[in-house]
Amino acid sequence: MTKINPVNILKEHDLKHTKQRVRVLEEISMDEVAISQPELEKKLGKEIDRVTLYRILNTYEDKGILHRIMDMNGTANYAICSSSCSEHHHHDEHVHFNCTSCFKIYCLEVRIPKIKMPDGFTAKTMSTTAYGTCEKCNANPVKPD
Amino acid sequence: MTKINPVNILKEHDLKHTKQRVRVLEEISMDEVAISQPELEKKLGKEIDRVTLYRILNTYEDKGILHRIMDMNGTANYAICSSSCSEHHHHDEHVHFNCTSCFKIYCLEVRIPKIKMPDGFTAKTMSTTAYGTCEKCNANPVKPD
DNA sequence: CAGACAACTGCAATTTAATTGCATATACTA
DNA sequence: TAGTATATGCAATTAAATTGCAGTTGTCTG
Repeated sequence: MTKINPVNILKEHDLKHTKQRVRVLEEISMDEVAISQPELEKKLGKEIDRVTLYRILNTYEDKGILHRIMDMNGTANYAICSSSCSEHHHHDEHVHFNCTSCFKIYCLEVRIPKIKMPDGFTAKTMSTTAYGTCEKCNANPVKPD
Repeated sequence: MTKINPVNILKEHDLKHTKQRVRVLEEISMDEVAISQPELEKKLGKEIDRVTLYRILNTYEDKGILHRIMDMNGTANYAICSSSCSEHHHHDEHVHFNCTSCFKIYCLEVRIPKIKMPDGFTAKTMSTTAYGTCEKCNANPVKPD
C-alpha cells in the first residue's frame, strides 16, 4: 500500500481540512487491509462523533477517496481507492479477500476477469470477493481481536 | 427457474411443515429474481410475524435451501439454491446481477471464473456481482416498485 | 489580519433494523 | 389421539442509522 498524505487528498478533492477528516484517513491508511465501520468507530469514537464519522465516510465514498466493500454480514468496510478513482468512476475492480477466521478484508492485486453478460444485461461495474483463510490465519490460527 | 415443491423441500431437510414456511418458499420461488428481506416482509407481513420471518430465513440458509446475496446497501436478498446445495456446502457459485435501476438481483447462468489466489491465501468460496441495468430496464426505463 | 460566509461537527431526538425471552399454538410420533 | 418437541407471535430490548439544528471551525476576500 502506497504511503498517503491526508492533507493532499483533501485538497485534491476540495474538502475542508479538519482534524476529524485527517484522522479518518490516517486510520484507514494505517493497515493494508480494509477496515469496518464498527472498528473505525471503536478506534475513533473518543475523538470523533458517531454521526460525523458516518458523514465523513459517505463524503469520502462519494468523492472516490474510499471504496466500500460489504462483507457477508452487510457491514461496510472501507479501503483507500487507488489514485485513478474519481468522483464519477471507481476503479476498484480488484478482487477482495474476506478472511472467515479473522474477518479482515484484503484488496488483492488481482483484477476481476471480464465476464460476458447475457443478452440485454449491461454491466457497469463488478465486484468479486473470495472467502477463506488469509495468509496470517493459515500460518497461525488466531482469533479476531 | 425450475418449479419447486415447498412440501418436498421441507421433508428433504427434516423441517416441520408449517404454513409460514410454505408461504416463504412459495413467495421466494414466485419470481426468477432474488427477493430482499424488506420486500418479503412487505409481502408476508400480514400473515407472518417479522421475527418468524427472520428465523425461517436463517433456518433455510443454514440448511442450504436458500442462498443469501448482499446488495450494495448491505440488505439481504434470498434466492432458492440449486438442488446440489447441502447443509455444509453451498454451490451457488454463479454470477449475480444487481440492477441499479430496479434493484432486482438476478442469478445468472454464468459460473464465476477460477481466480488464482496469492500465496498463503486459501479461498473456499467466491462471490461475484455485476452492477448495471437489466434486460427489462434496458428495454424500457422504469422505476422501482 | 480581521470579518463574513459557507461548511463541518456534535448533540439530542427519532427512525429503522435485528435479537431475545417467554407463553401459546402447532406439527409429528408412537 | 395423547404427548412431546419445536415453531410461532408478542412484548421488550438492543443496536444501527438518520435527521435537524445550534454552535464551531475553516477558508476566502478585502
